[in-house]
Amino acid sequence: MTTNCTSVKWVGHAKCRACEVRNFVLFSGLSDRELDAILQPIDNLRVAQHATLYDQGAEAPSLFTVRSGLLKLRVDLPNGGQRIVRLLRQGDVAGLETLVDEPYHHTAVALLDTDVCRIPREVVLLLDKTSPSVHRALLQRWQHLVDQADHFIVALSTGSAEARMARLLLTLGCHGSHPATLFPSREDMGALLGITTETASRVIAEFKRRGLIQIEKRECVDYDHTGLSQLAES
Amino acid sequence: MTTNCTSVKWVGHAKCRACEVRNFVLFSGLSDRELDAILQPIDNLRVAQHATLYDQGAEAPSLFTVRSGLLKLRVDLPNGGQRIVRLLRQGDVAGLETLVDEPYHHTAVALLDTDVCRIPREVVLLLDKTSPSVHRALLQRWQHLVDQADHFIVALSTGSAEARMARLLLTLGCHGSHPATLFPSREDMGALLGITTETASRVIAEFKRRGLIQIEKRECVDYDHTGLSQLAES
DNA sequence: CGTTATGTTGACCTCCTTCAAAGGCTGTGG
DNA sequence: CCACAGCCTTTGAAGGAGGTCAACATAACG
Repeated sequence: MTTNCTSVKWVGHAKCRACEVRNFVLFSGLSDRELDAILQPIDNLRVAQHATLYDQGAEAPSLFTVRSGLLKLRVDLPNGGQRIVRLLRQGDVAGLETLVDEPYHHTAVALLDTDVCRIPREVVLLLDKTSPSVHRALLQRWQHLVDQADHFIVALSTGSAEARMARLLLTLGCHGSHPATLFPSREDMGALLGITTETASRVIAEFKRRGLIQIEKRECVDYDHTGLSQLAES
Repeated sequence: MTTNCTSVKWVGHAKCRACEVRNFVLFSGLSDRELDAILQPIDNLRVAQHATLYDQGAEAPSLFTVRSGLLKLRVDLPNGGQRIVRLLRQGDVAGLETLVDEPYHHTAVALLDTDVCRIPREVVLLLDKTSPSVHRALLQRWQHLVDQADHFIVALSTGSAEARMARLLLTLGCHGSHPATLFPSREDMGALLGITTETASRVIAEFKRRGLIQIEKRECVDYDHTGLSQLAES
């Protein structure tokens, strides 16, 4: 279990001022002076691919903002299976439940090497009180989580396996060129769509044959957006 | 379309002080004086069974708290079908997206005669700023919506039709005695679980035969919680 | 270069959908 | 009060989509 590919490494105290995703994350509206006051307790972590950031049910002292990479939020089912309920990308927030004093509701695992900022509950609660812009940002993140959850219900859990997969691929993006869009494992695709690994594999294989997607070295190279969109509406 | 069974009737200005669900709704922490100041713009509406409270995509000037009854939040699919993404009961909030300046994300329809309070966006935003207790309540409602959405993914969109239906019935409650628990139409059950009306009907019929549920006059009378829980974990 | 995870494919069978028809409950008007 | 229309529910039969189990292929990895 403790291989070096499942580690969460400390990178340093966050330098929010220099953070390239400042405009995406919670503190985009703060002045430099305000920022300095809160930098101290905020840590910058790197979560290696496949590493677990936190576990469902564990006490939740902090929330996390995603600076780069990709996280999945997973729920374990009573029958041994698992279901992925959210994908978090740059600018998304994980562990907001800490603000209402609840333990983590999911297990967060990195699908790619991922950089996150860990922000203690107290810091966010304080800023939420004192800074209107942080407060606004917080409400927006929360609403965005609801929207993403809705998308999982409407787009990724409704219709045939083909339609769901098409919608998943469109959701993941893979806009033509080289941005490292993740192509999840068949197992994860299954957990995302509520289908089995085998079915996920079959659907992907069929998409390849029909030329709807192109894959090289296990990574997606390009989609046929038109064709996929058509399938998505079945 | 404009029959008298699909109407939203104005009942009066809300008397939050006397409201029997005060402790459930947003303003439970306010003093009487604070309450008086905001009572004016808050209206008390009755939504008749099957009536629409608001439509997806419409401008969202207000949010709503459910005082009694049951609302469904529906999303219309491109292929003509529809999916229910949430059920709102006493104490739940609908239309929170108004606070981040977005149009309504769903169509809200009453499954039972339902009483709601309509609260203008500005009132909530103001109170959110001035009253810590309202602010806390707001965050909690928002988190609760996320939790409910997750439940729809994990419990109502995962596994066999039987398992999903068992989980739906357990979610609906029907705790033994007479509290008017709704027993949704087969069509709504289908839209809730992502299955067809016919399958919903068949599953319910089979549950009746096995004695897992008892129905009289189209309403649920009792569940076999043990048996259903067992099915729910398949 | 063997070992192990991950992806692919086949055969079979179950579950769900689809299409169709019949039965029941409700309301309306004669 | 009864007849009839309309809607929802139930049930049937047939076909298809997806699950299951197993074998095999193909990378990834020490």
